[in-house]
Amino acid sequence: MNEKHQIFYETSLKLVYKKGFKATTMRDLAEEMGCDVSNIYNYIDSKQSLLEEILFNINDLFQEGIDLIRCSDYGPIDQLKQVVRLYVNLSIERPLELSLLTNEWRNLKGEKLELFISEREKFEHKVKSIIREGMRKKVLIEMDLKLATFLFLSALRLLFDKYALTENPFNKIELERQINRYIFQGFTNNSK
Amino acid sequence: MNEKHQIFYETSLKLVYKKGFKATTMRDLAEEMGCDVSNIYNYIDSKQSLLEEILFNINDLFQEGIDLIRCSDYGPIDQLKQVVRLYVNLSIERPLELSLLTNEWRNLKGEKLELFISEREKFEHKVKSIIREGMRKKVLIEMDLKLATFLFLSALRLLFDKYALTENPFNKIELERQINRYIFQGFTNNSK
DNA sequence: TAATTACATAAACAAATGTTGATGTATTAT
DNA sequence: ATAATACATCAACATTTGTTTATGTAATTA
Repeated sequence: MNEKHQIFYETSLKLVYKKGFKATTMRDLAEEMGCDVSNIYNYIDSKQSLLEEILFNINDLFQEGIDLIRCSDYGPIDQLKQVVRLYVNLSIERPLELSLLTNEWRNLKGEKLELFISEREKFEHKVKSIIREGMRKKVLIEMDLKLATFLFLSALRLLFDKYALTENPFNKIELERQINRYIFQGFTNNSK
Repeated sequence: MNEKHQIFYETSLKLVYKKGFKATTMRDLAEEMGCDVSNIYNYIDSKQSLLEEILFNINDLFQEGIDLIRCSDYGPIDQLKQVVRLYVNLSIERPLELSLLTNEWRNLKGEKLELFISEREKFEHKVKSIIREGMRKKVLIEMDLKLATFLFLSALRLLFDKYALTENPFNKIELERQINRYIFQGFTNNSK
């Protein structure tokens, strides 16, 4: 991969995060790069391909992550905790890509859009199968599987927004601990 | 408010939800309305004002809801359960507006954007104050207040997406019950 | 009856948009 | 030395965009 391509990738990441994909023009990107508009087309094929590259890159990281977790020997709860860790790690390491993953995928077009949706469903299905196993083994409460998966992922999906892109008061370990505490024990204080 | 204005409001709601605000052109809206482009300007001032109207409308409903809850006599946990109910109700009654509230606010401009952000912070601050009170009274577990507020709201924010805009298997009561179970007790099965 | 209001159409515009073509230079690989 | 590669510039393009102006009709209100 070219050097300039990489620089462009990171620059456009920041700008698209800040302004949104649709609102980011090629001329905006050119200005940010300090080059001519047409110059950009030496690095990428089109504006669409830029979005595709970003989105499928970060998607790959999630897919690899979840696959590794699923073929491990951990039980369902520990596997879910690994998923939490996956999100925490990526939220801290790749907050911008993560933001675009949740906010800008709808700007994909045609078969790329279809592909993305199927990838996302694939991921959610994998998480769902862990939760299903947890319910089967009675280590998780019985509830609607779809809702459970949704609630679990909801707690993680916007993490980047609140805790990687703003000043956060705690380290990764403590963040992870408190999220796990919430997901598995809930808010209620049962100690007294 | 004019009759046509109302029709236009609902039509554009659907289209903006489907395509996104930036991607929805005035010509798209005109076609959907079965009228000329310029005709639209008999109903609204500008494309921006359309977005502003939608967003601040639904925002008002949330603000009124949370204010009502906060001046009630309920304890912190019951107040939070009322907030859950508020989200469930609005997710079912106004799923489109809710979707735009979370997905399209960044397309606001200038002082309207600033106003919106301050309104959202106001709302989150109100929720946070309920949670703070819950922690003070020891009915909620002690954890980072900001994170707790974030986790609580995350469970609710995208409800419309999964449970109002898709076929859902249960009624409002059961949906609410399961969400509350998760938020306050967590996923872990402690019964055995 | 007169005036205001709601709604419609057609034509046009100025700005912004993604993209291309022609051309050139400097560096690297063969 | 030659060819390929990476990178740059300038001008231009065809569309698409939100919006306006001018004009007209039908219904409601004063």
